[in-house]
Amino acid sequence: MPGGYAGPVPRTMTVTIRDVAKAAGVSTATVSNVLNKTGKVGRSTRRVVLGAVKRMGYIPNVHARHLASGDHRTLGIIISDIENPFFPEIVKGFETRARQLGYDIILSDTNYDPRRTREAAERMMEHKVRGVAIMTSEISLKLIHQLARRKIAVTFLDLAPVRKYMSNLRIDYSSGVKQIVQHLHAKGHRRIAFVAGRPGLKSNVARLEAYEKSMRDLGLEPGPVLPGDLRFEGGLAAGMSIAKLSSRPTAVMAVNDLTAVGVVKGLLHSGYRVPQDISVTGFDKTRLAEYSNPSITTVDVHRETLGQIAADALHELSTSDSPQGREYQIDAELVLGGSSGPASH
Amino acid sequence: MPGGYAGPVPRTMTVTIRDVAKAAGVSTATVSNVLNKTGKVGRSTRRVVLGAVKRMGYIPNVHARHLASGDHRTLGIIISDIENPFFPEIVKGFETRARQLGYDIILSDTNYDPRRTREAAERMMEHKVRGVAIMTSEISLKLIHQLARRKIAVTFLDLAPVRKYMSNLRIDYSSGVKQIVQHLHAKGHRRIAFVAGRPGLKSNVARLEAYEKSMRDLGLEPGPVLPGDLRFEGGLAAGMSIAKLSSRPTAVMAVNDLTAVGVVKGLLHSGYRVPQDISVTGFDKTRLAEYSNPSITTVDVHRETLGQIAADALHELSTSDSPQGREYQIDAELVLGGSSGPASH
DNA sequence: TAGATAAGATTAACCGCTTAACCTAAAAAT
DNA sequence: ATTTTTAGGTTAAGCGGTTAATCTTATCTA
Repeated sequence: MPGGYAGPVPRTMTVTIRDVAKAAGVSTATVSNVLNKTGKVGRSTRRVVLGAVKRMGYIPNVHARHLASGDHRTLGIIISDIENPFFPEIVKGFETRARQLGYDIILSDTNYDPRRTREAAERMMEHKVRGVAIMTSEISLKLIHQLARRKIAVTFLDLAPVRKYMSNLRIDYSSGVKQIVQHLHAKGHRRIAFVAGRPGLKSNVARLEAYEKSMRDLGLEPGPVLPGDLRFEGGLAAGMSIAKLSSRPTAVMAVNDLTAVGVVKGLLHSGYRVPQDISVTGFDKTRLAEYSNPSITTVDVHRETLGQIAADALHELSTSDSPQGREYQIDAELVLGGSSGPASH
Repeated sequence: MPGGYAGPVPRTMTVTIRDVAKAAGVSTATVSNVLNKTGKVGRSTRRVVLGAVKRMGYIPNVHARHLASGDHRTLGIIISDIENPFFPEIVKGFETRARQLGYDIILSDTNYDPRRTREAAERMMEHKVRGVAIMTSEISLKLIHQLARRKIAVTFLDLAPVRKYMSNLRIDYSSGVKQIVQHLHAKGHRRIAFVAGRPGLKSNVARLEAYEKSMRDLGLEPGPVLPGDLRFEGGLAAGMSIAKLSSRPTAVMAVNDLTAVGVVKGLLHSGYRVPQDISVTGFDKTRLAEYSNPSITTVDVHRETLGQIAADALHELSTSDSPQGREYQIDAELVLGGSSGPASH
């Protein structure tokens, strides 16, 4: 019985690779080789080592491993706010793909706070991650460059041009918006209002501009544009304002689903029916759109896919020999719901 | 100008504490002491070191730090599925509190998969976290004990009795259910159906049993109880079944909000109005309940608070001299919405 | 049969940081 | 004037792994 050590199993002190080596009667190098399938190890030795590992309940210390090897297989993802229904699916897609590729994940939530954003980026550097998916737009370019300069791969959503260690994920907002406008136009709508989000937010601005362009392209006059806050309350207020408008639009395009749900409620509250009297559309295809009553016509930006692509992009950046970044495009797709119908007259 | 080293700033190679020490003309121990505010360091030395740190863009390596100190200040949280609206708020509360207490966080998503659950627990051990909040119920007791045996603090939701390194968080489901039943009873409802969730799920069973008990306590006969799946689809099907029932209930209590929304849609689809013809209630107070039309009467289990308490519990377990766990109670609160009203006759 | 090759294992030098133990010179105490 | 204390540092030994270099044997080759 080779390596037949059968002493008491340590129950509480942490078991190190040295303990395992001693128990198996081999060197730590051999244990390491068995565990990592590196180097050459005989069949019988392997068996003895694995036996000892199991018997002693040995679990390698990630920190020691990372420190010694210099290699990490950890990816980070920075999001704004996990409670915002926009993010969980991205995280899911990212996590699933990253795990498939053998990576550990560090998630950081900035809560829209610049200080926490800085801390998040620092945490990524402290942990020496291979790459970071930056899914918040509230981040300074300086921070992004700082990461890239440390050879940490970075991806982001239209925050900067492609560079070394920096890949860009472009969500095709304008196509999504265009599809909505065309859909409404086809249903006979000519006067389509827009409920905006936060003026400073890039993705919001992109939608607003795409809305204006799409309207003009169809020979329609854009407007009115109402302020919103990306939240239910803003939509509600906008819905009630619209109800009081002298020349009422026949359709309302909201900057996101939550706003759309608010608009619907505001309109219902003011005595209008949706979609019989006014059509309403959202954006992002959150669950809310699906489950609300009526369901909301919206645009799917394939968030789970987005997360996956982010993981793939980071993997590619950090493994390919040329660390040059590239562009990825995520397209948007119209999803019809019950909240949009023919224009009333 | 003491320590006035002003050589070229390394732009790409990673800067170690040794580089900083050399640049500042001190030992690594002193740099470490400055950074961690340990030991005694003179004012001027401190200034020089901090200057070098800043100038060189030094960021400590977490792995080396953890390995050397043995201390960690990292907490883990294991959840089932970040896309399930039940979890983001818990994560939020946990993260916020944990960060306040100075902890790093590792999040793991099991996706209801036993293998991934095992891996999640292993990851926690590999990372030598101080504590783990287990927010999924699909986990074996063995795994929990394994963690506790390694002196990793653990909290969970009614999965096991309190022990060394194990604290329990009890959500008062029965009180929540009771409040719903009493609310409906007060509105004149006598025949209240229940749409169940997954039969194996502890929290679901608890709700069902609480429903039956609450009904009996009021002298009412429980039932009918319809199957569900915790999802929209199950609720939809249940709603349509209920519509076809010969002796129709005047109210439906759903095991969670998502199911309730499905039930509402099923009833509407079958030509019934909510709440005029039938009242519907949910559970969990997700955003869905608030934003749906009509809004759903539900029960708030204070998920964000729950997350906070979990973090506090772990902190306490891992810092107090006695590692004995204890019970925490999170209470539930009725939230009235538009989906419940007086019983129709 | 001697030399080359391969298989299987060991040795020991790190990885980047912390920290106990130790050192030195100046200030305080006797 | 001598001893004690204190402030401010330094030295060097790890923490728990990985891995290049090295060492034995056993097997092959010519």
